[in-house]
Amino acid sequence: MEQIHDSGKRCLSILSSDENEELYSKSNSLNFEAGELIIKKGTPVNNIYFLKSGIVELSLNEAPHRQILNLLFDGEFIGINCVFSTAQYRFSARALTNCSIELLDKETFTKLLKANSTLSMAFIQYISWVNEGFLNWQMKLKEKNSAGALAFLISEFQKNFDSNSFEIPLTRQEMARIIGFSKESVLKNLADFRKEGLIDSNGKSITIIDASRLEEIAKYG
Amino acid sequence: MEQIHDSGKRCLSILSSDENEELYSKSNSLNFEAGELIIKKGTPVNNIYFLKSGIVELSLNEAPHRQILNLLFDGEFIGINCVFSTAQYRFSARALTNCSIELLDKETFTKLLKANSTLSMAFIQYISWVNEGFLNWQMKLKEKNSAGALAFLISEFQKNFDSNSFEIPLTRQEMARIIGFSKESVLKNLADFRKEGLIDSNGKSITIIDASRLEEIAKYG
DNA sequence: TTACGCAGGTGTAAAATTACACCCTCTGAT
DNA sequence: ATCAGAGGGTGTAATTTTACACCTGCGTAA
Repeated sequence: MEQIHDSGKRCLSILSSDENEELYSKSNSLNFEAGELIIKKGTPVNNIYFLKSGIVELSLNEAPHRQILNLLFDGEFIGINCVFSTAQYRFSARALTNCSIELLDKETFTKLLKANSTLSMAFIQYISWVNEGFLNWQMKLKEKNSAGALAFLISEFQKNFDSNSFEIPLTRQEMARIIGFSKESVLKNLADFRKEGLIDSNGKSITIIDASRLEEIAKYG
Repeated sequence: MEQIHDSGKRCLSILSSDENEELYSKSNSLNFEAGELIIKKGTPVNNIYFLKSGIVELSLNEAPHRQILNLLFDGEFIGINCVFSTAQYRFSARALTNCSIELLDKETFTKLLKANSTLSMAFIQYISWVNEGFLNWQMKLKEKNSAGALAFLISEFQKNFDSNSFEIPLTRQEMARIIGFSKESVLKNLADFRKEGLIDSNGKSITIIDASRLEEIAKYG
């Protein structure tokens, strides 16, 4: 009951082998290349997208001033709030890196949810957890200035890479749209971070040099 | 399946009379006065708060620079994301007006969720819908300037009052914390709205004079 | 090869927002 | 009756952020 979710994977791991077979017999594996559109806003919700690997961006509009809602990493369901609350997806999902996705059949998954109360409870826990996390992420971004928000974004990426050197698969413009500041603010803050020896960056590659000072800026200011 | 929720009330209306009796035999009715703390951050999650009447504010911290997450109106569950994903509430809830709350027993509600798949599906739909709505609200606020965000907030209140004259149970400071701008920005924009004949305001009372122009500002700028 | 577009990058001016200082009024406590 | 505190309100200065202008390098399509 009080179990903490680490991702949507746990929901699928609950299924018995029979249930698993039923679900997967009607599902498809899809691969998307970096930059490809996975879900277009307005698409009817007939399937459930499970992100097996890669990074996905959710945005309210496709172009040109799209506001980026959220980033999803592997093990998550994509746009799960829309699946059971609206007939159409209310945002677009785009692959930031190459992505491997399992396209589950919504009807079959719904049938399993109704039949298996362990699954439905795990699923309730999962969507509660994922939304709580999203809410926290948004609030943390909201209370920061541009430098703090950028440092926070970089720190969040570091957590998913487990190394001080990694590639952020976002343009400066996209980073700006995630943190809610202008492209120039992102560039100027990155330049400041470099000058102050907090990071080294070259295009999309980034190396964190002084993680503790970066964390400090991410916390506020 | 594709049914659109109007609030959390629908979940409770699904229960059979036996189930209803079981749930309510272990629940308590509570009344809070305007300003009272309903849930303190860190409180263990043993109950489910259902808001029968009134307006509630959720915030990350109590004092002094608390960031206000969201407003809840009657018919909603309070802090429902925390109930099934964490052991403690991760924010505080405060009554903005006098509130009437039904305090449901979490164990009993969980038992009913497991036993009644119609309820569990309705509940999944409900939390999806409420989170989707919250996400939309946040995104709309995020893309606006201070005037647009304030106009948007006022318009949202109007929807819940169904009249052009109503009371907003928030101080200017609280309005500022909801829309993410300073107290002075709120005051200056209110003064501008008055000067331009969009609204009339006196303390917490507000009368909307030119609803269409206010909506226009709320949409952007 | 050229030329175009895209992304990174930077300086400066303009605009928006915040911070500060201070005013008034009301209300509740001493 | 008076005093303190909270909330509404406004002007001005400081700060932050955006907008604009422009430069660079790189890849790629003609």
